[in-house]
Amino acid sequence: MSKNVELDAKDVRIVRLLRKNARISNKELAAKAGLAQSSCLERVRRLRMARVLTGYHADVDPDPLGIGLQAMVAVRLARHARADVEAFERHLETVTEVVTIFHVAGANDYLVHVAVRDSAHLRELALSAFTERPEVDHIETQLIFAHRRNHELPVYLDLEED
Amino acid sequence: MSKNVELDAKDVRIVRLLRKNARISNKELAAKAGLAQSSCLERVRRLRMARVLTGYHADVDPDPLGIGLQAMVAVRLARHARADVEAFERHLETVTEVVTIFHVAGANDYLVHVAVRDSAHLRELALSAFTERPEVDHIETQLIFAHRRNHELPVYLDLEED
DNA sequence: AGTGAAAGAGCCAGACG
DNA sequence: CGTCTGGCTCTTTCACT
Repeated sequence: MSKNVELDAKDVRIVRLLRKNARISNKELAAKAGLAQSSCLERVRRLRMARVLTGYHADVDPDPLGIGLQAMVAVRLARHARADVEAFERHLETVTEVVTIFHVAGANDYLVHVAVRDSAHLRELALSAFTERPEVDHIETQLIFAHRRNHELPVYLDLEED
Repeated sequence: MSKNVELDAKDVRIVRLLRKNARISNKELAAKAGLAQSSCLERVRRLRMARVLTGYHADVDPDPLGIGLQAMVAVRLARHARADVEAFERHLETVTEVVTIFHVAGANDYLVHVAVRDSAHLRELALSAFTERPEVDHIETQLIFAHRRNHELPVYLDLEED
C-alpha cells in the first residue's frame, strides 16, 4: 500500500506535534523537535510528499453550526459483489451529512457516522440515504450522546525508534 | 451546553475553509472569506475563544507509524450507574491505542475505535483494556478494513445564513 | 464590526561547514 | 544536518471608520 517510508524518532516527534496542533509555526515545531528550522521544514515537506501527513483539519463544535444530533448507522448490504460495494460507497460520498465511513468486518458491513439537525432530519436521512437504497439489506441506528477523539499518537510507537 | 453563539455566513465560510485546510494562511483565508486580513484574524480569534473552533490537527497515514490494524470495539456495560460510567471513561482516557470514543444509545453503550500494531496486539488490548474491566459486561470487536473521513461541512448549514 | 497601513515576526532558499 | 544570511511574505496591532 504505502511506499516503504522509514520514519526516525525526529519524524515521529514532528508528526506527533502536528497531530496535537496543526497550526504550530515551523519555528516552534523545529525547536520542540530538536531541529534547525530549515531541516524541520524539509522534513515536513518530505512527510507530506510521502503522504505520511495527509492533511490538516480544524475541529469544530457541532452545536453552533446547527448540528443538533449525531448518530452511528450500522449497515448490512444485501450482496457483497464488488459492484454493490462500490455503488454504495460512491453514493455515501455524495451524502453531506456523513462524517466518517468505517468499512468493517463483522456482523455489519459499514458503520456510518452522520451529523444532522434533529430527529426529523435523521429519520428522513435514514430512509433516503440508507433504507431505500437497493444495495442495503438492513440498518440499525444508534444515537451518539457524546464522542471524544484522542489526538495523541499511541505511545507504543516510540519504542520502535532510536 | 454551548453559549448562544450566533454565526453569520462569513463565520461559516471561515469554519468551512479551516476544516478543509487548517494550515491555510490568514491572508488566503481572508481573501477566500471576503474579508480584510485584520477582520479575518479577529473573527478566527473570536471563534476560538467561543470554542466553536476547538483545535487544529494533522491527519496521518497509520501505516508508516506501525499501526497495522484498526478495530471498532462495541462495549456493553454491566451496570449504568454514574460511578461505573465515569470509571470506565476515565480508564479509556489512559489507553493510548484509543482513537475515538463514541458514547451511544442502543444495543451497546460505547463504540471505541482503536489503532494497534497487529492482531496479537488487538487480542491483548481486548483483554486488558476491555474484557478484564469490572464495569464491562460484554464486547464485540469488528475489524476496520478502511475508513474515510469527510472534511466538508454539511451543505444544509448554508441554508440558515443570509 | 470592518479597513488599511506599518512595524515586527516568521518563512524559505541558497551557500557553506 | 546545522548555521547564517537576505529578501520576501505573512501576521498582528492600531488609529480611523
